Amino acid sequence: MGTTQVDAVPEPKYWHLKTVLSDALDSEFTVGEILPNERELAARFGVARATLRQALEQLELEGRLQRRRGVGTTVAPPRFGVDVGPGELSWPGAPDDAWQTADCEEAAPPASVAAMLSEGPDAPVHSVRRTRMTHGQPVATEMLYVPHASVPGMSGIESAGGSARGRAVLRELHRLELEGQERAVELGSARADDARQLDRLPGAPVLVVTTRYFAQGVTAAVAVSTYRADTCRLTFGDTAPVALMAG
Amino acid sequence: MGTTQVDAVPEPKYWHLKTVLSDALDSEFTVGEILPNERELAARFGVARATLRQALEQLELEGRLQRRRGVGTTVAPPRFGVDVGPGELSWPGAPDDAWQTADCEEAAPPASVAAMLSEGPDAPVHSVRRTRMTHGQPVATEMLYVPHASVPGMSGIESAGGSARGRAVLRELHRLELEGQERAVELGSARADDARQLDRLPGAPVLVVTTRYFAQGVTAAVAVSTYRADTCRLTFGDTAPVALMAG
DNA sequence: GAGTGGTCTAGACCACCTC
DNA sequence: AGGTGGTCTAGACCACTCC
Repeated sequence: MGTTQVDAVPEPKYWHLKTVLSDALDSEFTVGEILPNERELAARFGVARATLRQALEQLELEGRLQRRRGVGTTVAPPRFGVDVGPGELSWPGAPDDAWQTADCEEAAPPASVAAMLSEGPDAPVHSVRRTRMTHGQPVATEMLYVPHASVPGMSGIESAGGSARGRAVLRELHRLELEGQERAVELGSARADDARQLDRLPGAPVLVVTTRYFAQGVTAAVAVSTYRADTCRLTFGDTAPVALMAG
Repeated sequence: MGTTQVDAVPEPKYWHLKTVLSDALDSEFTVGEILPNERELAARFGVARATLRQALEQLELEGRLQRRRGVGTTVAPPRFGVDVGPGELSWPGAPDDAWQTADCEEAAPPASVAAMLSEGPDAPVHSVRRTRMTHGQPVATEMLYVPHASVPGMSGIESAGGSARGRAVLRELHRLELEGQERAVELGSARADDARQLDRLPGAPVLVVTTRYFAQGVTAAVAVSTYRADTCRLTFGDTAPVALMAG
């Protein structure tokens, strides 16, 4: 028979759909433009709505689309670079950093953090919540865990709770000499509270940056930062010579 | 009426299911253990299979589970840290690095890479494909784009194609003095060819690391590395003092 | 209230792996 | 051949936003 054509492995519909949509986004749509609704798109492509959604989900994961319940699906702007910690050492909350201190409470850290702090798993630590804004949008939330041993000056302070207390913890932390830091990035999904602050639904994909700060020979603090994965590209201002950046 | 109870926003079933399963994984399963199949789990929890799958997908995204078609769903080991470029400058392919050179061809780079290379968008460059193994498993694939201008010594070489040629390109590249590098991390989904090499399905979530190498005042090379997001935690051997690491 | 995306169902068939 | 996860369908209802 004339079956010279290799059909190989049949490409899933949603995968093909994704490439078709992706090409259409490049050529026929502009940033911010609103797409037809899911029911119409599904009908237009002759697939079930669930199949279409599978394609849209992937495109959203890649930062090509933005979907908002009750509103619609829009073409996302290119991801913007968010600088995550410079090559040089610096404490969180340094005068020039991009974070706003939001709150502070005493609590036992999650087990994974406690393991890095070399204290008992249930020892309460200062837990400072911060938020990072870029272009007027929240792009990240952070929990900074500071053991009592790192900020002895805080013992006497009677906590003007909230953000003021958080700033006080940071101030005390800055008295230590920072000896080193260590950073890791992994994929996660937004917890309910993070999601609310990031203006996303629970479970939305996020990039979790864990930073460990060393001082006085021990881990003096641990920061867990949660970045929106759909809109952010994390950049590391590594070791690019200044002279080059200008040219 | 006695409606003192705030029911607030009803938690989606799959979300609740996810936390139940997550707790069960912690307490009742061991790494590598195989879970009941999806149809049985769905029946056991009284939900449709699609709903159960939504929960499993999230757990897989978080690196808690591993699913393989035709085999089953197993409890994943904790993510392992993969060191991504040290604080110090170093060319790709340095004697101690973790990559294996697989192949090399001449081709025009993707538009996003071409934009960084300050050559015409259609100028062919050396495209070296490499693979990174850890614990016997492929964890990343990489495409390294090297403009002809960066490796003038290659013009005469008549290409013993394949990996040998790739190694030759790297050797030539090392003759340049590396002046700086710049790195970015973002979320992506595996293209078909990457997926095959990473032993995943197309569309699987990956962490894309883009590294730009500067030499002689220009971008001498660009590497696009694609890491499995489910199994890897990217670590940056930043600036931790050696003395501390020993303790 | 109308329209959007988000959740959920109960089926079906397919591709892949193992025996 | 039998069992697994992956894809797909055609519906339904819900939560949210905007008018």
